[in-house]
Amino acid sequence: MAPKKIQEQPSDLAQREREILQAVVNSYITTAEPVGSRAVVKRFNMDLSAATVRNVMSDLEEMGFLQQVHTSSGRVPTDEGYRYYVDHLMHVQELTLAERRRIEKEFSQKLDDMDGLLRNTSHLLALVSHQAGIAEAPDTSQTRIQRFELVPIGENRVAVLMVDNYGTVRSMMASLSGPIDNQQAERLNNFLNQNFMGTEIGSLAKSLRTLLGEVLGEQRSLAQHALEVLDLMPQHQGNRLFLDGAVQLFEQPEFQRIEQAREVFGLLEEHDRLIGVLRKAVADGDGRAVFISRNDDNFGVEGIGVVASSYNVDGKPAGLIGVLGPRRMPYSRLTSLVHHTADMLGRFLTKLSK
Amino acid sequence: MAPKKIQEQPSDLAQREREILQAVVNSYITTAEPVGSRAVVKRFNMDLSAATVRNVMSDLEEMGFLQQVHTSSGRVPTDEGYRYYVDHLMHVQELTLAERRRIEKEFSQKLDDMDGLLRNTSHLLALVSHQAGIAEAPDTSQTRIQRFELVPIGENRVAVLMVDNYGTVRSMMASLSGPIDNQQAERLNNFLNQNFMGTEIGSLAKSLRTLLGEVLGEQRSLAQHALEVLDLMPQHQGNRLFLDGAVQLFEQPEFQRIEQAREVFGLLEEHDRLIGVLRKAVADGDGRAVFISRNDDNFGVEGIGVVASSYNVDGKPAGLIGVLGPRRMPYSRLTSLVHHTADMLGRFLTKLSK
DNA sequence: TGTTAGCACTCGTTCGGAATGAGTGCTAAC
DNA sequence: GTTAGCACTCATTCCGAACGAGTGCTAACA
Repeated sequence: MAPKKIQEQPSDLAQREREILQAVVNSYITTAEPVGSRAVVKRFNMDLSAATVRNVMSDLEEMGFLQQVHTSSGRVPTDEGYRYYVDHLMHVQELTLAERRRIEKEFSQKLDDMDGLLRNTSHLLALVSHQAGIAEAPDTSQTRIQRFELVPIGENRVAVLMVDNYGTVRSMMASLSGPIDNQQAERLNNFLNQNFMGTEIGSLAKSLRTLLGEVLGEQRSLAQHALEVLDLMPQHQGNRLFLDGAVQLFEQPEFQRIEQAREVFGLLEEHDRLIGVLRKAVADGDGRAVFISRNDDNFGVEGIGVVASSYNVDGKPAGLIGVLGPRRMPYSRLTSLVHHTADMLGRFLTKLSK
Repeated sequence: MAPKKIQEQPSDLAQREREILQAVVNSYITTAEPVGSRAVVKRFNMDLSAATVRNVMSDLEEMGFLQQVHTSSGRVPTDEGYRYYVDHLMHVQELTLAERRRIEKEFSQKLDDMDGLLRNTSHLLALVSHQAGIAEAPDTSQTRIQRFELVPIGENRVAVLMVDNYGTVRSMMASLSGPIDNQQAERLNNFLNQNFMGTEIGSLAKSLRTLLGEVLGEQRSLAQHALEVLDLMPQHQGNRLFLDGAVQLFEQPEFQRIEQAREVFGLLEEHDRLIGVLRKAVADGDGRAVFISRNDDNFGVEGIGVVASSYNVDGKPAGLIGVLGPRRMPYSRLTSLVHHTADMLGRFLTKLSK
């Protein structure tokens, strides 16, 4: 009987409702101000009166897509509203040719340095999005040892060089408990290469410890030495994160309140928490935007939004990149930016890992 | 005749004037608010009336040490006022035992990793000062090559390992124009070690180029190869800076104005400019505080202050550390913090460089 | 001659009320 | 189902009064 009630699922909004929700979100995204009924009909020259729009907006509010900041103000999208917009209403806006060029150029500069690649990625994201750009290094669980090389330096110190499957070179200085000569170093070197080539970088120390339980004799003393060397590894394991363009966030009207700005910068400084946010973003659905609000998993920051994507190396997801800004962001542009960039990054890293 | 006029030099302020200037600065440092005559006599229970203090403050204003933010407000120290305070009035406040302990502990953790040492230093400075802590890596002009090691990886790529006099290990991947076999790599390796051991890391490429002009035959082709390897160096040369505790600056009342905060964070992100500020700080006089104001050398940020110090390695100044915060900072504590920390850092780095 | 009390004056800050205007919800008519 | 009209709400702005912290100046005091 009540024909309106037929469409109960969010995805079944009536055409007019969809149009108006879209109008509100679009308008709010560019102006950062609550949008009223009159503003909608004017801005999008609708063939409706403000009163009608008002009724629809009232319905949308009832459905939880819009929200009034106070009784007689215009409306603002809720989390749900954004969600619906991103999932059903937004038509992905392709990057402009200039932006595409910019990306190509940025990536064409250097090929053989993973850190540089990631740094460029975060820089690029920040530059094009005008928000904070974030790039995470490939997961250590997918990073494998390709080669060790020990170089004795002085009496009881060795420089350790480690190449992974991305061709990334890591190095560190290890102090040994006792002196070591060239011959011993070479044997240790061989030991490491024979036993750990192809091992995940994250589980090196662990698999060495199990090995230690199994071998005897000379092998054992070599393993013991190896442990001294590899116990330094933890420093090189942490999720390495590249961040750029954070200052730009000061431009955003929602970060004019100093407390808000402070919370955001706090989050950006704590890389572990930040990675958590990105993880959630991609876990919530492939490439969809994510909004962090108070009832979410206590990331402790309100009013921010994230567009993130994982990138693939050799066909398998290896790490995350993303853009962080106010909840009100031009998602239609950013999703295509982030995806395109993830694509490029993945391709180059795959090439790098041969 | 006019006995007051005898003391014209800033350092010749009358005792009472000195006391009152000191009182004003101290008070302002803790409250961040303009201080009036009555406040001074009360806070420091002076044996004077407010009126008298008023007269003195008026004199101090005429001399350029104090300043009124508007006609009927209390006074605030000028740059000159701070300068005088730091140079003549401030009695260095030693660190508390707890703070000292904290420092020792922080440094005792790791010895053989320069980056870690510097990271800890910046962390420490931030933690104790509640401002932003900054630590610069030793100057490349004082960093010398101790050892090269080339490891061929695949057809025409080599991993380059470079140890400097601090025992810091740098490594990178170099792609060569042509294939290279083990024997060639070894010769190249010897070539590098023979010719560049002890060379300043900053001038490696340059001295290689001059060498290239002098040698012939096989040496020449080796040098050419070496150039391919070393041209990657620039990435490793930039002034490396470690920064910590920037978020804390949001606490400071002078950074509540969003524009101010933004300027400061902009400065902190641009490491080159930031290093410039530190340089100026130590150039202006050993270990004295420096205030950045509009008429200064266009660092573009107002209202900030810096306490910086260089640290010595092997008796020679090698790099800078410092603390950056609002102009109003507890210098009496911070100078001793910064100096003590510079001392420790220098000592550990010296030990590291053997 | 230096110090102090007293007093008029300045000026930023706070507070309350009036005016404004954007925007809504509701009702009645089309 | 759509629209015009109208009363109502509420944030924002503006204004003036009251307040109070602080000053400069003058005259008296030791």
